[in-house]
Amino acid sequence: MPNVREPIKESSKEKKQKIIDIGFKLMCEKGYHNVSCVDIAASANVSTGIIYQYFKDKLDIFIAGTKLYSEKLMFPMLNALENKNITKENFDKILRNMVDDAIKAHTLTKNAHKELMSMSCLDNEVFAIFNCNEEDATEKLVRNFPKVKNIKEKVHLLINMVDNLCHEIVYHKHENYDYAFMKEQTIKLIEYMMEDVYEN
Amino acid sequence: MPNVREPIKESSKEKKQKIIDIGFKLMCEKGYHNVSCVDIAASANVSTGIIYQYFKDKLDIFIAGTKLYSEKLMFPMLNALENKNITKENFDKILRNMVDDAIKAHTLTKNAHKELMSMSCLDNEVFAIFNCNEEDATEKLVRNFPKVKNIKEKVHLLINMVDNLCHEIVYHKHENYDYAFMKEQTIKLIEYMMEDVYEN
Amino acid sequence: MPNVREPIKESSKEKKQKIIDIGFKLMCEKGYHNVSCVDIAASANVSTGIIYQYFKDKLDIFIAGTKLYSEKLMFPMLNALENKNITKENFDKILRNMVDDAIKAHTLTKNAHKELMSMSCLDNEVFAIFNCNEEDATEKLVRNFPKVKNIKEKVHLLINMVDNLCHEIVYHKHENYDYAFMKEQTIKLIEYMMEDVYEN
Amino acid sequence: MPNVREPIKESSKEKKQKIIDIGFKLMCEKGYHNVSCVDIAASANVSTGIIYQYFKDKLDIFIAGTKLYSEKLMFPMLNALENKNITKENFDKILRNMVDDAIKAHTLTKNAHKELMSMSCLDNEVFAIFNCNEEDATEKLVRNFPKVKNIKEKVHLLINMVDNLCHEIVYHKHENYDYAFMKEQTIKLIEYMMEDVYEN
DNA sequence: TATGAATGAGTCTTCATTCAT
DNA sequence: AATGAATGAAGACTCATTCAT
Repeated sequence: MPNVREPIKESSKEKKQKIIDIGFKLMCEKGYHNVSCVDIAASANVSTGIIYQYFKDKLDIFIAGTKLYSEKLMFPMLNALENKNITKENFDKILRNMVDDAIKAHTLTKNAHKELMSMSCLDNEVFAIFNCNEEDATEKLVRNFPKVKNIKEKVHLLINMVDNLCHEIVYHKHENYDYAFMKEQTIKLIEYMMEDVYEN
Repeated sequence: MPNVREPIKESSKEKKQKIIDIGFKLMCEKGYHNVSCVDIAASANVSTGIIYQYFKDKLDIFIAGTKLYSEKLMFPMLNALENKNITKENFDKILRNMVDDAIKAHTLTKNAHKELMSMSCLDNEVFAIFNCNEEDATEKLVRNFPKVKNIKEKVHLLINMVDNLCHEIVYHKHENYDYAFMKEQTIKLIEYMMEDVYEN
Repeated sequence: MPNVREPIKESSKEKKQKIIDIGFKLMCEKGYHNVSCVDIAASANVSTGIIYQYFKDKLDIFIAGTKLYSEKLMFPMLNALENKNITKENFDKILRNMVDDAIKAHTLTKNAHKELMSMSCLDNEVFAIFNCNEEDATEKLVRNFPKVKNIKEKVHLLINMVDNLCHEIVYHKHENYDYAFMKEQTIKLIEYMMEDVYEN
Repeated sequence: MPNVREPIKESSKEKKQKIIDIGFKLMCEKGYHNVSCVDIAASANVSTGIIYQYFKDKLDIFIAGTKLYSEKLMFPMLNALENKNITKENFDKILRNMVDDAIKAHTLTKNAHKELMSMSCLDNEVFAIFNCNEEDATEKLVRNFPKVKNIKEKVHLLINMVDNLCHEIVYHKHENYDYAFMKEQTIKLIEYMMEDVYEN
């Protein structure tokens, strides 16, 4: 990546961070294609020129944001399950905590998630970061259940189910849907799927 | 919507249809932002001007395409389940057909899927059509199980789980994942969830 | 060359021609790098967009101008010598006419020549057009002297010498130089070089 | 020229020299418009800011380089002829040496030549330096033949003819041209032109 | 109804130059 | 005397949309 340099001074680092934060926020709120670099520069109170000293191009800003925020989206799952000594008795509680944390995280970064999904569909690099983070998350969770066959696949399904539930609750706004029931049902399904797992 | 009129002549109707068909196809194949109205007009063998007689703007073409095709593209499970007399005995078979159909549909229209997801994230109207179609799909399935409580939510979860499985198989390309197992596990979970359902 | 179309309507043809004429003139007067496409569009009273319908890019305009005008610069040589029945007696007169015409042409397109030289140094395509036109000119002149060995090289030297004389007279503005003498000397040298030529 | 100062410290003088040397070299190699001041500063291991303490602007660097180097680059025939005691007997040999030297110089500094020509066409100051250098070169040669009328013009023609020959050989790459012949012919013409000269 | 040429605001990006340190 | 981060005007180019015909 030529012609792109890293900020050294503290104030410059803050500037770069500001570009990521505000740029990514704008892109998520208004849509990647509806925000120009001039907009970002203006909102971040920097010159347009400086953007191209710290980022290859506009997409590079989005990718930087993605790296930061997609981890935050994945983090609740990790946080809840990782390094926990999971037993038949505490699994339900741990699982419920994880789901609640995930919902909270999705709520906080509502717009980010929409745009991230959109971009991950359109751009391979964004997609790769997503996948990579997801795999990392899976990998970490898997360590809790070392001896089980297909635990990788099960954890993946788990992540997807929780994610789906979050989307449902945070975005879909179907009227007349009983979201409490959906949450219970999801937990129930996960517990059923993991039944043969936490027993070893 | 001023200045937009409906075609009256048969040949004009065909023209409008061609714009939707070819325009939507192009947008799905190459991405909404990578197809220009001039491209669409050229591909559809019409003048660029005529587009703005039948459509408000570029997005309007995509929305028209979405209305027409998203149901078929995104909810192919409808065909498999609708109007089937589901019993304890045939449910497994019907479910497996549905899953296979869904995977097939996703595979065939991979790019369309991606773009539809992307646009539904970006544009509220597209998103609304999606939601609406999803609700319609749910509604139709629900009719098969009239007396059950929370059947709507369960069907919704079902759709999501199948959809997720399809994405997994069609896009994600995780190496070393046992997709056959994931499919079996998904079916198993659905059957477990629907257990109390097909008994009535 | 995709996305570039040829004008069909008469008024459009005029528009394209205007872009070449005015654009090339501006570039020659102010220097290629000191004229923007917006300048050209404004001066030619067209929109910036139309430029990119008829030309691949900014350089393409210059190249179009080059094709037109480098021929005009070469033309005097051709005009003077081509299809003439050259004899020992009339050679001097023909040569003098040629030189005078060449000087006149260079004077008319003074700025064009400067910029053409500059660009032909910088851009290979422009250089190629130059070379090609020069070769064409040489080829045509050569036909007047079919049987002579190395006539091609001699004609080439001839063209260079006349060209140099023109530059000297039109641009250099050396004070205290006797241009009349230089002209006479050049003619004398050419006649000496061609001595063994027009005799066959 | 406000805000431009001369370096006083030895290390500063070296810095300025380095900017000229490396900047001019880069501009000649890659083209004036394809080298940025940041490039030059980086290559010369100085800060970008310092450039504007010793030079008015970017062009000023090129001009400084031109002043220093163009004489050597463009008029290498000086070395061959200057201070030589030219006689009827040794003229041919001296001339051939000069031509060979000129060809060698052009070959070695091919890109520099192109860029210098281009810039001298674009910028009046560069052009003036060129002219001045050329006149100096002429002047020096002329001293060898003090009593002859129009010797200045003849030397000028001589320089042009050698220069042309060099361009022909170094750049043009006409296929099927007999360059050895062209060289001989050029020498022959020069000797013919100078005939009445070395006799005094 | 239909055409397709034309528009021009808007995009991303570069780089000569400045200025706080 | 020197740094190099920062500026922002300006550039080439695109494309949704309009309009004369």
